[in-house]
Amino acid sequence: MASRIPDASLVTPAPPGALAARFLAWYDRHRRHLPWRMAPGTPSDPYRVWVSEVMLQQVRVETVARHYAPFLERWPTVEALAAAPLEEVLRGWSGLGRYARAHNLHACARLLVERHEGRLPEDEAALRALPGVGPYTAAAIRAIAFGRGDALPPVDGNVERVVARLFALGWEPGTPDTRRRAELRRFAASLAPDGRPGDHAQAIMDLGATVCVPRRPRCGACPVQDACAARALGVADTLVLGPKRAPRPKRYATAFWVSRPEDGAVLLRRRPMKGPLGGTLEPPSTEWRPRRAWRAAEAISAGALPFAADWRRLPGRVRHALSSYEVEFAVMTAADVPRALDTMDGAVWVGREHLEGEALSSLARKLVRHALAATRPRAIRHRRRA
DNA sequence: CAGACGTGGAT
DNA sequence: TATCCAAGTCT
Repeated sequence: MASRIPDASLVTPAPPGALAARFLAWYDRHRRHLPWRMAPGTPSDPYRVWVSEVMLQQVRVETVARHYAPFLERWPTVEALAAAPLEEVLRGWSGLGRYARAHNLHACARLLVERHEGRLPEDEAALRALPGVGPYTAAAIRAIAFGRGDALPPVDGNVERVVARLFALGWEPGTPDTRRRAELRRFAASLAPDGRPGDHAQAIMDLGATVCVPRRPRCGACPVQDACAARALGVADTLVLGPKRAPRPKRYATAFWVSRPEDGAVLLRRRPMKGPLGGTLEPPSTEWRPRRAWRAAEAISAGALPFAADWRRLPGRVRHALSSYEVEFAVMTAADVPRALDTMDGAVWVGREHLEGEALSSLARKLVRHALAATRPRAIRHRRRA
């Protein structure tokens, strides 16, 4: 059951209490200043912890750090977030990816105001019942925001890696991921400290992010190197840490760049709330499909194109990797834009000066950038001469 | 349980 | 350029 690799039993782990003290001492020395981290001794605001933890789900610290402060400045409280329209919140989430998290965050804020007096609950079950709050986030909020060390500690990918190496854990190929992670949680819980559960959790996560990294770990900088079974066995860099990811199949689509002659405003459309990039704005586009060659007439009949015109293809293509696909876009544009396009479903004109602040995905920003560059007068002249 | 769901930095 | 993969959750 306990899946330590062969020979791991030859290594005697240090007592958990001793390890916890060393994690904390390391954290006190190497603690990074992050926008959502209060100064030591300052009580944390559960709202700020919650927002940071949701933003950090599957996103690296540096990316979140760019978005966190503006988001918190705009919506400093649960009440402020709950009062905002979802479309507004999606603007603040633009570029962060996994847009369902923004939907859940917003729905959760409204639920907190309606049923929890605008406060995050401390209770484990109550937290888990909130949209977008799973086992990790519930445990993180309890430990970091409320200082609760009872129940299970937060276990993210960093903690899993640190624990797998510390105890030299390994599994047969084909072991279900759920079982693997259940065992990792059990080992992680065995490291629980006597106090400072929030700092303890962040210490191990920071250690995993900066020292006990996936490839070529910096074991010499590790505060528990002498207690690490994987290091003692010489397998710290070769231990199999998780299942492989499925390759992303390619998909193809065509986007339509429609610029209003009078003022240069651009036609955008909101994607369906469910599904990829849910609720974000983008230039009207076809579906993504396995083969190329979307023609204008075909796109019109598929409802992706706003109007019939003399469409021409802009040079170049836009490639973008999403969770499940790698999509390659061709971009088409028309010189003659008819008036009165309001009939198009969900379409809006957006002034160019407002594009930056809108709820665009990174993919949509790439399309916009590409179209702007390709339709600059100088660029067109250059292309014709070449 | 397996698959869906973004983005950008590191190697 | 290609591949990996990060403070996970939901269905």
